[in-house]
Amino acid sequence: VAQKGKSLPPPVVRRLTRYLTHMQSLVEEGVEWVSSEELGEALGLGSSTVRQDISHLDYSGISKRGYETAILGKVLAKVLDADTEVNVIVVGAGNLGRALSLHGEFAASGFRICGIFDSDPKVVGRKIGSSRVKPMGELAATVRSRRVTIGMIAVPAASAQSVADVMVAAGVKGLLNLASAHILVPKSVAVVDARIVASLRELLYAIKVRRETA
Amino acid sequence: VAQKGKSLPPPVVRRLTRYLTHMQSLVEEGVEWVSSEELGEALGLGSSTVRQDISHLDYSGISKRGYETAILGKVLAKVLDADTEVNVIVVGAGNLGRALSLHGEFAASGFRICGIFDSDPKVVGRKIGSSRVKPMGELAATVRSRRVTIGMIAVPAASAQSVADVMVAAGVKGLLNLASAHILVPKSVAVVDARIVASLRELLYAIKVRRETA
DNA sequence: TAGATTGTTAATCGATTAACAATC
DNA sequence: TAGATTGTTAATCGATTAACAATC
Repeated sequence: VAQKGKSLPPPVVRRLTRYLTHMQSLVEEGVEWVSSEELGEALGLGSSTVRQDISHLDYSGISKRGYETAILGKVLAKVLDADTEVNVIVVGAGNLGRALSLHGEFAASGFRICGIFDSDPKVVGRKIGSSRVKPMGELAATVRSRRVTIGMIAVPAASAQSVADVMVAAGVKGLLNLASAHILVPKSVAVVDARIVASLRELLYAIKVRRETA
Repeated sequence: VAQKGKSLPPPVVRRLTRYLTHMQSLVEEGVEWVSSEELGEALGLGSSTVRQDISHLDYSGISKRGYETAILGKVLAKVLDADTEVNVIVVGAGNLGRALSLHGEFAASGFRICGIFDSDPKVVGRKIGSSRVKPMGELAATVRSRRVTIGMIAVPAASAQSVADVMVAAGVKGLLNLASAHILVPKSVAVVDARIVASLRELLYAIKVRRETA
């Protein structure tokens, strides 16, 4: 176990993912040690927050030196399940779905794309990278045979719920929802929203606030 | 002014963006009234949270009936600046950058793409939809002439900071960062992160927790 | 040893939830 | 009128920050 007690608070998990990517680049750069102060500075956080977060892990730094990048990286990878390959599928072969399927960073991060599905017969069969768009009818079989854990929803808002239902029925354990609709799933299935338009609106509000208070 | 006091807390802003999209679909469906209870149910929130959030706005519901979808929608649009067109650019013409540029939802949501830029000469000039990839050297001129407010970063992590610097120097007011690096900008510039791999890791952790507590 | 940096405790801050009087 | 639903206040809960003794 790479983790002391129970489950970590969501904000901590979000920061841990950032520590992990940062450790990976530090290791690559040949940096062996990092202090909570340095780590905080690089990521825009206080050193206190960093130490508090790391204290959740089953790993301790060393007083005068800080944290060992390679070890902390491994511990983080373990907690975040980043040391195992995960099979995912994408539903929706529009621009976004195609981009996700071709996105190199996924493979490099341990997410293996096992299929792209679309309900439009005109799109089914089209080539995307080295694979082809499959019909929705084949989704359940793929999820089972390839042991797919995660489904990514890249369809218009109106079809998001029905696509989610199909994936849940097929046995997917988590959904990454890129559509702008809220989707309902059984408690046993996890959902994380990743809506770009919503993020743009958040950004726009932050800009507005800066404009007004400047 | 469509807002009582000062600036809204970030979690409230995030939920308001969701209320807005929901109002738009309700209006489209012809639904005229919605209660805090119904709205909460549709979005996975408590009715108390919904009322608390809406109380931040310069708009009041009516006791026995709830909120008027069309009006609440307009008020939300005003607060979130969703009633004006915003000019954006994309840097990075890889899969993700191309997908963003072609993504129809942006135009429908008031975000107008004014250019796609890339530093790779082999990619510059390539056709994407109806426009062409431009060289980084033209970025500053475009930002000024087209009054670009937002820049989207869709380049590898290693180049994210330098791309951000170029955009900030050109006068962009906010950055949507899709790269997995943390970027540093002056306080006058807003940044929102939208990292898909980080979201996938969050999702993976949520799945792990469910597995262990089930 | 002296000094830097940790892990942890306690204090502050902010967000969510519950409860209820006001009101249409 | 009676009942449903609001806006708001207060209570709870959780997250962040500050401070500091422990320690390498």
